[in-house]
Amino acid sequence: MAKTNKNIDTEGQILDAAKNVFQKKGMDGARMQEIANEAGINKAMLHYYYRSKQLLFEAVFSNAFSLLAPQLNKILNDDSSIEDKVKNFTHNYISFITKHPYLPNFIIQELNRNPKFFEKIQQNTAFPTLEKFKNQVTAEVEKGILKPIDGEQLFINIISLNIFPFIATPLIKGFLKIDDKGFKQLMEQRKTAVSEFIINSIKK
Amino acid sequence: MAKTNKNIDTEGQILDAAKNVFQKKGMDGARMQEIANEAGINKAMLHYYYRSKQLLFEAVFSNAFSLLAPQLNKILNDDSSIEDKVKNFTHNYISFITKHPYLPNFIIQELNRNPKFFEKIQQNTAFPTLEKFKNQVTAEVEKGILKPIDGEQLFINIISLNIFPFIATPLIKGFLKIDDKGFKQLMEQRKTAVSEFIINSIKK
DNA sequence: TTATGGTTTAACCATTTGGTTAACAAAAGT
DNA sequence: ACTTTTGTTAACCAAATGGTTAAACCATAA
Repeated sequence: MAKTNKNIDTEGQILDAAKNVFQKKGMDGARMQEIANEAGINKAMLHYYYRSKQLLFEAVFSNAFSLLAPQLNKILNDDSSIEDKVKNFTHNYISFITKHPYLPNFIIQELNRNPKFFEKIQQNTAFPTLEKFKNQVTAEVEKGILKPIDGEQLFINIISLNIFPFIATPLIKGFLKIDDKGFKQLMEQRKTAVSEFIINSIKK
Repeated sequence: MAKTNKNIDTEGQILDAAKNVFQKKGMDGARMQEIANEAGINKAMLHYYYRSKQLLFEAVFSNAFSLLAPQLNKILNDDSSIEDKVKNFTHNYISFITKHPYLPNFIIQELNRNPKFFEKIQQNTAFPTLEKFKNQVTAEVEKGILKPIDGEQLFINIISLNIFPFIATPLIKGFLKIDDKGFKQLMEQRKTAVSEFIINSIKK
């Protein structure tokens, strides 16, 4: 950062515009010209600041990923009980994604396109691990707080229930015959419906 | 079909090749030349049989969708109890997708790219509706078989738990630090783990 | 004031890409 | 046999696209 000349924050404007375009259209569907238009600047600036489409994309991607990672940390590395974690995570995550609706699909899509991205990310960002969560589930099962369940499966279940509707939004809208407003209401309900559903299943 | 000339089934070969390429790379990432190579024929043939990339893509898409729709019918329009439906669907769906791993991501991704596709599909394919399932849930709740739960939310939960891991495969592999083999094992476990998880939550 | 160096732009370039064409080959029809 | 129709190919084309360049711009330090 700390640019010297007339520019105030062109680099940031570019990143913002790139975020919008890449998240909507993906790496392959995005056009450098469209990003430039969205940022209101000359296309050459994109290359001046980010060298190539690939590098600009990676900047956007790790930026997006580092937004999402802390969300997962709340369920993986927090000291409350599993029940509280589930309640908090579900509530927080759905609120969070409602503000960033393109994020989960963007990340998952581009991770599918190039699974090696994951390794790149693991090195750069502080990356949450599953160990603590698994141990905690085992412990709470042994204590008789939870019914017997595998920690890994429970983790997958929790993120499936929370993330999937935001990835499959058009599918859900289609099946349920609802519009944007109806979808938002449904997700609002899910803040409690999902955590109840999970707790019902695992609590003894 | 029933082509008259020397060709045996070029049209089918093209569709197969297109399926592979489109499902791996998406509409934007796919190249007509790559499809032609995969099919082992001249690129002009793609246009001879399907006119344009868009039309070829739509052929692949509705083909894929009509594979997936009957799977959903098993949970939406079947006469068994909700409990049996959940058990059967979970088991069948995971088996089915293990054989077609790219399918769910392909459909969801392209539906996100162009939500209007959904309307097109609804006209062409026999399209499962949610009404029966919702009524059945309401009925079983009233009878005291199930704990109170909204039918729409339950439906979303069921498909989330079943579909999500196959869409977010690289993410899950990364978090759980497992390879292909480990992932398959985990999905095999899910055939029972998921239905138990759901039944535990909803059965009175 | 003027030299300096980062910033910005319009024009340009090479390559890729979806799509077309014209000629040719193989059947099918007569 | 030969004509017509259908299938197949190589060569070609125009548009789009990521990227480059050289000149202009402009804030600031000397």
